[in-house]
Amino acid sequence: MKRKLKDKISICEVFYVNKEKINAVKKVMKPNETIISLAQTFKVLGDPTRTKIIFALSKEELCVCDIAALIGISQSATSHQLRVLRNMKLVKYRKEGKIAYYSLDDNHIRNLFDEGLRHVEE
Amino acid sequence: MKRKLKDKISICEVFYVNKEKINAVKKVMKPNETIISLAQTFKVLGDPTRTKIIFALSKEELCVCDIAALIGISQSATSHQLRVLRNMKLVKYRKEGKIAYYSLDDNHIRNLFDEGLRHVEE
DNA sequence: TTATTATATGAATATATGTTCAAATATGAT
DNA sequence: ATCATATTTGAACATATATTCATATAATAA
Repeated sequence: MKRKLKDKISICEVFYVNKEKINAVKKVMKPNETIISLAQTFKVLGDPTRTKIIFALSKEELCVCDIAALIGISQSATSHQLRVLRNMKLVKYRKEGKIAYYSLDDNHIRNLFDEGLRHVEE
Repeated sequence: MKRKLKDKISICEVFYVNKEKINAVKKVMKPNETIISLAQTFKVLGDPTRTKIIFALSKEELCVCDIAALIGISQSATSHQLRVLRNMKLVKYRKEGKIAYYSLDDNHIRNLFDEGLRHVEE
């Protein structure tokens, strides 16, 4: 063993934990709330139905029924998912009579989405 | 009613579906497999534990036990999540004796991650 | 060989989540 | 007022998923 024992500590009952590396990363680790928010944002984009909705809204402002017809799910399911997206501030809507027109609330989302597409489409 | 009835059709038993808009979006809609892959990628990033792992690995190559110690979860849970990330080709590893050193497999992920952070941190 | 260590894996459990169904609002037309 | 339509909402159900625990590999040391 070449390394000094000081560099290794025992947590989780396993040796060979490199303390320096861990501290280096800990120093730049984002605060927990940031991580939670980030994970939530990704999670919301991580359902095919919502992914389709976001994609559609990135092209056109659409009403609930248009979205439902477009992606082929019930109007109720659409509304439920739109609420999730609304709560995360990813979409907004304006009302015109009975009809609610939804659109993207944030341009970051478009970028995030495009970056994701680039990853998937290579 | 000013618009011609032709533009409105009845799907899901609701009127006021705008056929033109739907067709316009349908034309540019990504194929289902693309949507599924995209959603899967986002979903994998959408769990706080995995988010932390990805963040850590974006800074340092780390072994399983380092990761576990760093984010404060069990080695088993870490290993399970690393498998998820491995399956999605988001991380790779090299073995040095008993130790498995993990790192990011793909730079797109770093960009995706940074774009997400920008959205969250404003 | 046996012992130790780092990681992986399978089963079980508890929790989260997406859809459906039914019913409730909300708005406009008759 | 009543009727029709667009959307929302709550409850129920079924499925997915993250963690834990116990055990199994894999690699090295003694």
